[in-house]
Amino acid sequence: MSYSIAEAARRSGLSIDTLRYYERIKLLEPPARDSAGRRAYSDEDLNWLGFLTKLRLTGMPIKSMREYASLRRHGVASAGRRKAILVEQRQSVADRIAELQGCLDILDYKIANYEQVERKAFGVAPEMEGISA
Amino acid sequence: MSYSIAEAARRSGLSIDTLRYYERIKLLEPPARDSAGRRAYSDEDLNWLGFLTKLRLTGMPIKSMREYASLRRHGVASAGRRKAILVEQRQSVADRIAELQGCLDILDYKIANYEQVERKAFGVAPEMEGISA
DNA sequence: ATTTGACCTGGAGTGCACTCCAGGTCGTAC
DNA sequence: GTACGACCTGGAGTGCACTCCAGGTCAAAT
Repeated sequence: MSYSIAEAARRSGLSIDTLRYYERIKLLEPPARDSAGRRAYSDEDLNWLGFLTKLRLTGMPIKSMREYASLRRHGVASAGRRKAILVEQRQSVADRIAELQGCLDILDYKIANYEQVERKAFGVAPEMEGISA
Repeated sequence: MSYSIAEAARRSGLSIDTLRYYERIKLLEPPARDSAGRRAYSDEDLNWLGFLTKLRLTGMPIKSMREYASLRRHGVASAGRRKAILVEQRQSVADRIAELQGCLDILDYKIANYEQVERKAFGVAPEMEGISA
């Protein structure tokens, strides 16, 4: 199967402009073209796009995605480096999750404070309170 | 206690330029000044900075932090709205954690693939594999 | 035959969150 | 008394990741 750029955008969740942009900066192999010169994305293209959008969700900068994409073009010899990039990214995602958990605790604490203020009309103004207990 | 801008930067983890920038865009009340006109941050200023940096860690855009900061200046009457902002942000953090968890699973799957490729020198090239099992 | 709509290109513009700079003022150290 | 370092101001510049635009091509629909 092959897909128009509009269809590829719909399926990947990226905008048409972003697809062309990713191609320009070599995140994406230039897809095939139809007889009229329009892009025709393959299933493989869409799989790669799917993975790219996951990497993006992890917060990986485009620079690193480009490195990964470039290694991919260099075949199996680059597998070790590619794996290393993913392992590193895995760590950074795990760290980020821990960081966000910490933020969640602080938000919960602050929200609980506001709830206390709601229950009794007096008390310490929330903006005066420290962050930690 | 009061702190020079360098000390406030050190304690908040923000740069000196960022502190002045935050003041310019009204994330921060202009701190007191010493006799020479230099900024003198109070403990309260630092507490607020601490909370701001936590909000920043959650990915809250500056626009929203400014709204929160502005509400804070409008006193206790704005507590309801402030709480709502925090509750909303709490949700977005929880969503983001879930999203990152999903990414972690995909990374683990991909990494496991690379490990399989390492164990046997042949097999499907990793770049040909789908993302999901 | 022309209108429409999806697509094409190269390049310019946007929003965000800083970050840097030039030129100037203080207070202390020598 | 001057050299130094930390600070000040207004404003310009940066890096990132898009996003938009003008002007053009092409195939199908009216």
